[in-house]
Amino acid sequence: MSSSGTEIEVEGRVARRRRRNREALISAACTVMAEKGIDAATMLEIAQLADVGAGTVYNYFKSKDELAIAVLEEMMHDLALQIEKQTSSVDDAARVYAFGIATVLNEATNNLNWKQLLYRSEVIADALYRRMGPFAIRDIRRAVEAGRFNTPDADLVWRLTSHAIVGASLSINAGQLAGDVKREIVIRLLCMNGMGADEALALAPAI
Amino acid sequence: MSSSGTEIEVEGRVARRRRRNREALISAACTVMAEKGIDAATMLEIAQLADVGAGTVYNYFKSKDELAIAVLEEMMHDLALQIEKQTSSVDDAARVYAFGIATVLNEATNNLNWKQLLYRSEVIADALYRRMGPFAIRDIRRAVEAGRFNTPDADLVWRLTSHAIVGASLSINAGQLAGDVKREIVIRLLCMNGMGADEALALAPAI
Amino acid sequence: MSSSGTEIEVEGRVARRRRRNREALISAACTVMAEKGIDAATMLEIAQLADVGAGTVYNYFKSKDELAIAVLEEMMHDLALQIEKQTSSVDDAARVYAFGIATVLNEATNNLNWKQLLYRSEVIADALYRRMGPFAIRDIRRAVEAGRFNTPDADLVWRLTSHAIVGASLSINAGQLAGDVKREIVIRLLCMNGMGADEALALAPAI
Amino acid sequence: MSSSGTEIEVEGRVARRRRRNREALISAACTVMAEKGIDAATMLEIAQLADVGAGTVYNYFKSKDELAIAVLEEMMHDLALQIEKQTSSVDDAARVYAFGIATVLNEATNNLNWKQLLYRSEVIADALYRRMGPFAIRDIRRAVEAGRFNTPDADLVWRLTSHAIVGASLSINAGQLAGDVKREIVIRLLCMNGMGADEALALAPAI
DNA sequence: AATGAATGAGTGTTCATTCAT
DNA sequence: TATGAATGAACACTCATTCAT
Repeated sequence: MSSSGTEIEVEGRVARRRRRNREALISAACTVMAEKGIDAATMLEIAQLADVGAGTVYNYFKSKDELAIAVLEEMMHDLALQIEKQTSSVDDAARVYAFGIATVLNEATNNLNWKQLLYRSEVIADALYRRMGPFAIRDIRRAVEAGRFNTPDADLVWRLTSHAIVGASLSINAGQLAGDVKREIVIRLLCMNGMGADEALALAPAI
Repeated sequence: MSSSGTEIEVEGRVARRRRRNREALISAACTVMAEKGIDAATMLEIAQLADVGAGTVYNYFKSKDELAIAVLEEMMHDLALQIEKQTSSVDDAARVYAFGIATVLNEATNNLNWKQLLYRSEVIADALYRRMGPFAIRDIRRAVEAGRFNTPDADLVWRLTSHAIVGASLSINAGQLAGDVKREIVIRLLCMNGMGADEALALAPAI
Repeated sequence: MSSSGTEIEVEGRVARRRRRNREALISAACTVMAEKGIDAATMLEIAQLADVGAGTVYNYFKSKDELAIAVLEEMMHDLALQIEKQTSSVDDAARVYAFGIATVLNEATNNLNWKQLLYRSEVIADALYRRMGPFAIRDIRRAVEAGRFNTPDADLVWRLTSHAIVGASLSINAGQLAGDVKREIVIRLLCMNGMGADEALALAPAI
Repeated sequence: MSSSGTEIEVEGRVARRRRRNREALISAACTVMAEKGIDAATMLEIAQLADVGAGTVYNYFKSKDELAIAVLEEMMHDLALQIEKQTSSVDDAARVYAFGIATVLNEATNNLNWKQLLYRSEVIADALYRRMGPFAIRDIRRAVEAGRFNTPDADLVWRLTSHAIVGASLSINAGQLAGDVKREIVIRLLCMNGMGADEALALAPAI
């Protein structure tokens, strides 16, 4: 009782350590999985790089798969920042948005680590919605303001688009959709947003 | 005498079956490894897709690694054809060549399946020399004829360049070379061929 | 019909080749199995050393096991010759016989290759009877003539003793019989032959 | 404070279990490998006999080979005890030592399990030094005291002799050294220790 | 009869995951 | 909660044996 103050402090420490461990694990997993691929990365190697015991990982992630998905989320964030950088000089938000979608679609169908996780489609789509949403939704809104798109609910658009991207990636990987058609898929997704297909077709690759 | 004809036919059958099996195995391995990555692909799955017994694979390839390298060779050929297609409208052979090198370097440092095999550097370099050589050497010669390059021995140039590409990829993956510097590496390789660095720098990414 | 003469000659050649192959195979198997043990020896290695195809071995021996037993027979013969040599200066045939049995028992319980084949007890006992019989039976007869043994049927004695040796070896290997008791087993076997146990006990190890 | 006692107890339990498992594994491996040979013994069978899971073995031994070497060390110890027993009535320490070396050399060149591990020469020599050293060095010292040998450093002598024994065994197995020459090898080793070759030649086999 | 390619059962080994401490 | 030893399922690879030629 008298120690409650201390306990709070202790909990704070515990919570801090938990966060630190979780971040260290994701960071370690990012490093190892990016270098060797998900399969070749071993949980023990990741644990050691994160400086925790082998069993500790499972206090933070239910399985290797869950950890891989956490890593993928980080990769999504990094991808968003990279897109941000590459489009920093582009004024037209519609273009930025189109470029972003094309980039994500490209990553999802070419990067093995993404591909291997696509079977968890709902989880991936949700991660996409959460981690790239802040950027994508901002661009949609700007494009709407600029009269390039026409939608009352940017959030909903991005939520649907997230799922559509995952679905498209799955189709492409399954070979049901030629890689060459990718570009058109991007366009169709954009069309949902009300921009003319022709214009989109002309813009997207121009970046 | 009459049996000699039969023998030829018999040998033909055996040889034909061996070729068919080998091709079926490479094809199956291509499919599975491209989809799941080298590690996640199992030899049994590949064997079944190729319609041979589990042990038969080892009559054709000493190890999973050797099979993966055979697959990589196929990927090199496919990449050459793809580059061919993407540069079909480009007249300047020097540009085509530069684009090709940039593309290969990109694949070698981004495609996980390539990356995981780079430790077999000499083998990879040799495969690169053999499988992409016909295209690369042709381009070098054309560029020489057009006065863009200056070298008496296109074959030797490509042989050296093959090793240089692998070495550069290794350095990049090891983090000793920033990914951003890749482009400059391409240029340096081209410089071996006598074309001015400035011009190359301007051309390569323009395609 | 008119070719019967030729056929005989042909068969002769064929038979000769068969014998040559069989001997080459046993010889090769002896070499390899003695060096590496039965398990570590591969049928392919043996075939190559005998200069025949991999499948050919099975035209001469039903299985690796059968080949190993043929090898064991050779080892038995060699052992007999070796005993012969080591006892060349011993006059007392009973001593020679006792030494021989002790030597065989020792080999059967210490040499891994023998031990591993003991489970084929009947076959081994028969081989022992056939391959060491000429020597053993001769010694028994000599010992009878010298009044050291008393039996009307040396052949039968050796036949029974062969089985007894195998049985004793099995028991010793199974741990049901201490290795220290081996000597006494030898004696009991000898007792079957009518020689006084005491005398035998005194003689056997003295060589 | 009160937990420190518990901790000690806990560590003790873990450590105890680890020791028990290790010993159980070696014991099980001894049994199975002695009976069937190293190759025919399967890791699963050993694990089951030791009452642990299949994978657990690899927490204690890096490979089947390492386990086999641990077994060989036990066999060395047993051999030392056996030599001890067989020479219990011999007073001359030099004779005991000579007999011991001859016995080891014999085992190393006749016992298949030893032979198959000789390629790990350095490891085997080291094991020989450690496991038979206490006995051998004691005999050397006694022999020195009795004026039979003359060396200031028995430990060093045994260390060198260990390597020499392994080297001799390798040569004998390779056929570079006739088995008949073994005895002389023993003598030469003994000569390193200062005892006259003639005397040694007369003593060693006399036991 | 001889060959050597095909086969698949069996083995050593790895590693994600669990669990006692 | 953190740890690391224990576990067993899964996989690469070997090799005795079969069989088409």
